[in-house]
Amino acid sequence: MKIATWNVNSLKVRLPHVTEWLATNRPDALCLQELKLEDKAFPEAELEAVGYRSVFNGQKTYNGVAILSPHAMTDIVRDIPGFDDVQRRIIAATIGDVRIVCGYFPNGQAVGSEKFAYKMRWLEALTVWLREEMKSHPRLVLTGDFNVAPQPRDAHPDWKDEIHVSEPEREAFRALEQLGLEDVFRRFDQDDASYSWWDYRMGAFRRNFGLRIDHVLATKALAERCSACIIDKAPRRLERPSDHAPVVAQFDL
DNA sequence: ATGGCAACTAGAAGTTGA
Repeated sequence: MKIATWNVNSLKVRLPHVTEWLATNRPDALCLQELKLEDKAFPEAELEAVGYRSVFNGQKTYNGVAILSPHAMTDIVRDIPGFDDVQRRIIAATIGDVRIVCGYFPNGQAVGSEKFAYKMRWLEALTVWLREEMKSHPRLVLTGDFNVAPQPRDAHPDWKDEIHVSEPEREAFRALEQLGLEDVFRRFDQDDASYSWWDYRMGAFRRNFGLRIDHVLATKALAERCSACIIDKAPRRLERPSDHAPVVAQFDL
């Protein structure tokens, strides 16, 4: 089972990239973030045309998440249960016996800001919910744009901002790991300076000035069956790219 | 030190992202 995540930074703009990528890579699930469109504008038919069904949780202008799959998806959950939030950042679905949770984690803007406080509250609520969710789903994947670079090697050494690399954010990431979720990217040898996001400015992609903030975490039962995890930089080289690259994990079930 | 790019809404310039 191939599971991928991609922050597309506007599904409207990136739809040609997404359909092309699906046709080439044929994942069993593609989790999308930052749709930036309302549900009524979701391009269901265009994705159907390349063989993918969609479940989505969108909003105007900001946020918005979706899961695309050629398979049936059941038990759809939108938003973190019990967490009052107008921002559409979570969608979950079950494919076979694998529970997939797709998240667009808050950015946080700056350590100490109002938005940072929201980010930390959101992370706590997610962790509380997943602890329960994992009890009924031994095979669970948490994937998406975490907006956290979990370790020093996941950020370019010259990244000077605190946001995405601060200790509270990294502690929250570790709390997810302590639930029993593993960052499967690190099961394998990877290039030094492996990143999944590069700023549009300053020729950041060309200079590989980036962050690894898009992740695939899996429960032990799944992680031990993971046979590959890569960052696919090809779409970042296209005309009008998303600033994020897809991350792809293969599970041999 | 600053802003730099892109997408959004709006219909100009301001906000947000990471």
